Amino acid sequence: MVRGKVQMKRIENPLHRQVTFCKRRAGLLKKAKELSVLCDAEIGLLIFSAHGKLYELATHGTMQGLLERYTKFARGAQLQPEPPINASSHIQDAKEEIHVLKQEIGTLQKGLSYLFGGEIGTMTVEELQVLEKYLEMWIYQIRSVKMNNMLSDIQTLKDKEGILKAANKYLQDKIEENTTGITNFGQVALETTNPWMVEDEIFQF
Amino acid sequence: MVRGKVQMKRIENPLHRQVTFCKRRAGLLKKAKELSVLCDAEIGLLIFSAHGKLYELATHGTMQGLLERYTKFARGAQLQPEPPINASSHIQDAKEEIHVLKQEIGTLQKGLSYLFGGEIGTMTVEELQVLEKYLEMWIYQIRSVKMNNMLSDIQTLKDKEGILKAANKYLQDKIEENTTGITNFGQVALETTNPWMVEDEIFQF
DNA sequence: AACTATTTATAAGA
DNA sequence: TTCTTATAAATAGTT
Repeated sequence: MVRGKVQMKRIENPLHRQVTFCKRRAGLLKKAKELSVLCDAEIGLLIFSAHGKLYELATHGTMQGLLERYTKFARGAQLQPEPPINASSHIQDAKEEIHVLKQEIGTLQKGLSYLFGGEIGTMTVEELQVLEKYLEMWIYQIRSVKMNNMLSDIQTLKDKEGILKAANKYLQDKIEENTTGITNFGQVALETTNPWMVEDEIFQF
Repeated sequence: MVRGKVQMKRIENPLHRQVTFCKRRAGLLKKAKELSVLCDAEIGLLIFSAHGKLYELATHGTMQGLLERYTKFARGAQLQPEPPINASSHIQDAKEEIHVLKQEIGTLQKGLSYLFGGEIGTMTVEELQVLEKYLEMWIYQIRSVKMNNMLSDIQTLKDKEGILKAANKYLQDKIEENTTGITNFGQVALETTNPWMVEDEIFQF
């Protein structure tokens, strides 16, 4: 339970720090998403843990797109980005966009009904074109998530390997100390659970 | 006071939305700083309001430095076609409608992805692989149908062309018969509506 | 902006 | 890691 106000300084106990990091990170990401949804804001959030692991969130498009928007914004910080030349053309653009969006909705609805058993053959070439575009976007998103997951898996495995190698070396040295000139017990298996590892910090695999 | 759980959807009342945005933005920035201090994490936070105003936080250095760290970290990200947006802020109604339509598109997209078994963010690499395969198969089908439709369209147009040319020839001959040696009225245009054509058959163009 | 009734987040314990 | 629970913190609606 919470016992009094939390001091606003680094948590010294590594276990507590790690647990708090997990919980508050989750909370922060949740709050960011909520703000984005409730208030229609575009939000990007980057969190590097003390160990260098990255957690990220980009609410409207990709982080890439958000950063582009940011750099554009930062570049033109001095300039007022509002050139209100022709209001009617803006209205025209908006109407145009509404029209396009309505068409896309129709297409998506057709695509959806197809998935539920409808007929794709009744769609026009133009509708199929739009649907194809959406599918390509989805595939792109999937590939992106997949790539991130794979990179994260790889990093985790590399971390494990490094830690286990270090543990292994330490144990070998210990054995050599204790059995100088007598015998060699060989390498300790990587899978060995080792109390040595948890003295200082938490590694959860 | 808070009366019941808040619905996680865009706040429709613009005044409420604005107030909530201010409050929650402050809360989010505070939480981000706290996480950074308590757990020794480096955090970058970008918030674009619906009107395009930027609020930012970078805990350890500058946002610029953080973004460099991010881009180094995130190798493997590619470009995504950004949907064209941004009408002028003067046209509130149009913007509202666009917003609604976009939400609808989002819902449809979600509906489609649910059909494949849920949120991609929570899926394993293997599951994503399977989903990607399915989408590729679907795209393949769509392209195939699209191609057939296009070929069929082309054939129809060619048929039309052939019929019109024949009609044209027939009419020219007729004219020549009736005006032998006098004059040449030239070719009948392809677009000419011609009662002759519907005597025998229906052509709908 | 200030005030509260509530909800939400979360620290510590299990 | 996950659940529980006591308590702190955030915040929606009002003034």
